Amino acid sequence: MQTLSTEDYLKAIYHVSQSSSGAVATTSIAKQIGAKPSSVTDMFKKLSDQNLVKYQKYQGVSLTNEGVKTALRIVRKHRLWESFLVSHLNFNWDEVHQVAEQLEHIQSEKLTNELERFLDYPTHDPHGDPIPNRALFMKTYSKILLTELPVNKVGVCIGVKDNSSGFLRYLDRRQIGIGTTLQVLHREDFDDSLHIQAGKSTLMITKKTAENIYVKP
Amino acid sequence: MQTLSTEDYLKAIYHVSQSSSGAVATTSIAKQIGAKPSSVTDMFKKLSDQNLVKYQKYQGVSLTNEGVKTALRIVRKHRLWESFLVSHLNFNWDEVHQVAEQLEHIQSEKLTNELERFLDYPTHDPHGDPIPNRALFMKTYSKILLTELPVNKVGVCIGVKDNSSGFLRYLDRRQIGIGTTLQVLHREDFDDSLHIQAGKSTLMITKKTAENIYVKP
DNA sequence: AAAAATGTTTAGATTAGACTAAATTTTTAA
DNA sequence: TTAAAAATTTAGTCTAATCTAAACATTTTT
Repeated sequence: MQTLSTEDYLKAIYHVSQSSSGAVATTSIAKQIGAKPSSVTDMFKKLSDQNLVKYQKYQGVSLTNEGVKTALRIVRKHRLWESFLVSHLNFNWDEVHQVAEQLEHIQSEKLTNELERFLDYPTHDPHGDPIPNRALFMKTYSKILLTELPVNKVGVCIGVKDNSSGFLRYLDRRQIGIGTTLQVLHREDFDDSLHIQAGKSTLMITKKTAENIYVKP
Repeated sequence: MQTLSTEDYLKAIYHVSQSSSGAVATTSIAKQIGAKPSSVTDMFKKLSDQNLVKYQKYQGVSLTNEGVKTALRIVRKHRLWESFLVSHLNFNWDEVHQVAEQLEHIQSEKLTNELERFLDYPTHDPHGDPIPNRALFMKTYSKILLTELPVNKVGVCIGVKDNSSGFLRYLDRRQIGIGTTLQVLHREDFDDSLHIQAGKSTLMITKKTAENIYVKP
């Protein structure tokens, strides 16, 4: 059984290891968690003692099988709770993260599984991220960034890379969300901005925006 | 903003002060929390520094107005979550406590209020205890113990005094729950056992059982 | 009203988790 | 390939929450 803090570290290690290859560095976790590198080193040792990570001095950590499982159990809870908050409690997709960060630590298998049933076994959360099922398996379908979508091809928005409130609220204002049909009408060579069709409206977005939106072609 | 532990203490002090008059003794909280009296003394000092309790050495504590409010906010969350677990997640009334003990610490006003709305503003939890509303006000209607119900008078079960799993499961087996109509058919002088009508069936219960069931005449 | 029992507090130790400052190792750049 | 920069670890400190053992206060009993 884990403490709040070890769970946070495992989740952070999991996320960082997903978005980069090789061992996970001390500083990257320090940034993610908001702690000093020295604190991270301490925790790496503790996690290593529990066989949740493999740790070599100065070389960073990688999750063991047990570590991955523990991380996925937390990710599962986090994403189920986010789904619940949006679908039944009138939360917006930019408001759920903070609360789900707390709810993900609740320990009760029955609660998690019943919540999943209540939500009718959702496969993705409100940001388009896949939800691990009871066996901790999740379908990650192939997705590309909007910047990589060929001009005039149609795609569907299935997620975002940047999950910050600011970005999510910006997308809301532009009426772009999960499931919105997107089509690149024209790519401006000068500044890489895009003219796109989003649902029924036409609008212009910057390169920076486009490279934070995932689409399924 | 409180820590997990201070919240637990405030809730314990609230509950003990409800079921007895005068200041709350160190040992009673130690028992409730499952800590040593010396730890309780330490915490009393901390809570006193925060003006959540009035504390006098050797004389126990009593909650300040601010302390009562904080305690009621936790009670509110606890009972709302218990209601949710029973009404939507297939929990039995004897299974909810443990999980609600964790959920009651989640900090989000919006979450609490939306949960209340989702449940359609319940006034009582699955054990018959009143749920404080947004203004922390709750209706505590007059209730008596089943032992005090006059023979042949009809009452409705509205709660229990003993909330242990054992007792709740026993009542389930006897098909007694919140809302069950109860009537004392005969009181046995010899051992104070009661012959009662519970819903559609007749059964015999001991004095000990009867004095843990609340009824509204 | 004194003695005994019970309840409460103090003093000092422990653990998890975090920190700062200094030392060490690895990586990068000249 | 050495010097400088960056990353990482170590050593020592701090705080919250707990504990044990001993001291002290209150209550109960004789």
